[in-house]
Amino acid sequence: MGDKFQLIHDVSPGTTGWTVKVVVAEKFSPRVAQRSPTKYQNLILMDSEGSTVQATLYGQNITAFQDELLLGKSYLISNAFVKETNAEYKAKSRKIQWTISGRTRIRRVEENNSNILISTYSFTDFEDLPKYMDSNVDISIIGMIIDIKPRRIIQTRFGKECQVQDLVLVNKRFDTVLLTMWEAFVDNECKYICQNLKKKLVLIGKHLKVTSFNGLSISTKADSSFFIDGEFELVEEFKSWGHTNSEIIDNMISEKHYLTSTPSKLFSKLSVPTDEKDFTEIKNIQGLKTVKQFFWIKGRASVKVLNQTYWYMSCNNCNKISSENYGDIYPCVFCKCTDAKAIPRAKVYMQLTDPTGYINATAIGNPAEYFLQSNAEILMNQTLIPTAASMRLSMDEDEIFYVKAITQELSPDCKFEILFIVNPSQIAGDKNKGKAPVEHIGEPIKFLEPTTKRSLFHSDTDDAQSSKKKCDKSTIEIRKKNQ
DNA sequence: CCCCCCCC
Repeated sequence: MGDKFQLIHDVSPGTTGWTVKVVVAEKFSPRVAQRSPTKYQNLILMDSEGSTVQATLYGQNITAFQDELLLGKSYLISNAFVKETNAEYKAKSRKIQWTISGRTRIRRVEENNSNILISTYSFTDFEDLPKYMDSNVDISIIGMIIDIKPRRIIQTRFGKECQVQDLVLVNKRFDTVLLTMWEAFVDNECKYICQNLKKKLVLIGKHLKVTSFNGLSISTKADSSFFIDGEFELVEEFKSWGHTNSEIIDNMISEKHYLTSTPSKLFSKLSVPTDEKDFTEIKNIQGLKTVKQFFWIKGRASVKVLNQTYWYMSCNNCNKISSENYGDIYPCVFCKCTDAKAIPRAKVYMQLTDPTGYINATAIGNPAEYFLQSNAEILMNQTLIPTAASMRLSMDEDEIFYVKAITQELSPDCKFEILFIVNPSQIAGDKNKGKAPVEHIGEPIKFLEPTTKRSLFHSDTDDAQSSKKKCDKSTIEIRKKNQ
């Protein structure tokens, strides 16, 4: 790439007669400036030496150039307006900013520079993901898409409706992780993925975050971006891996009940703090809005109100409450799934205490089942007020809780929800290892039932092989379009 | 200009 052309470093404000060959390394979604109605879109361009520059499009240029500057493609660019970046606006301490407008000369270069691009990514191993849970640390991941769940609509606490869709990714060690795609990513990436399910798709995601939702999952942010590679054209190492392990992958794709019965190791690992100061004392969060949203507590749970309902009927797609009978198929008003199934879900309202105080908290799903040492179906069929013989009502020793504080709009205090319960005996002996990954009781990843009518992938190996050969244009780039 | 957002 690039002999007779300049490099990004060669171009300063005032430089004339330059041409730089670049790859579009990142393409953010267009946004509206906060203090003015101006629309802008940022790109990160990279030259052959891996140097990058921030380029910005404004106003109508955004739509005009949307098919011109494609993620992962190479271009010769000259006559962009070059200026010092306003210190206030500079992204990741880049000093120079190019403005792309109608007078900027852009010529497409038909060469594949995706290797340069990929080499600049720093992918997070799936097993390191727990370290970043709820931290908002920016991560990149690479994995093969083995499943896509039905789209669902969610109602946020702030009265907004959003669409989300979950993907299941597998890495080269066959660990799986859930990736939740939000809003425009559902319309673009997920739609593309659904249309290309017959191909084996490798997904490369940038600017993602790790959340504690659904046990542990990855989620998109506003500026996330994806490369989706069909049939391993982009990532050579996945190609050999994919061919060697073709049968295992096909099996994971088709035999979803295998995955259900053997949840990934990833989901049984959590980074529990080992330093006492990383635990929150209950007195510091009692009866007021807390600053932090997530925290670790070492304490004990007990049921104080015996006469409560320890389960609710839920939608198997979105977990929202349902008025249907167990097992009935119905259209869910919440997620808009037309064939949702009513299934019981455990819940318990409890008190969490430590030596400094107490809070009331709810546990739903797996942590509730773990605490009560029961399961949703048993809880549903239980008619009498429970006794210590029928379920666990209090803990004999301290356990570790990962708690989420949900601030209430009207109330001055928080609602607390227990997301994970970890038994400390599982981290004993790991004290000097820093953040210790341990077994935890959280929400397992849920796969589609094997009986589902949604046969999303072809399980037939022969067919998978033939579609591999037929695939001509397999390296694609897709991006969030204008919102 | 960078954020957020999902079960009772």
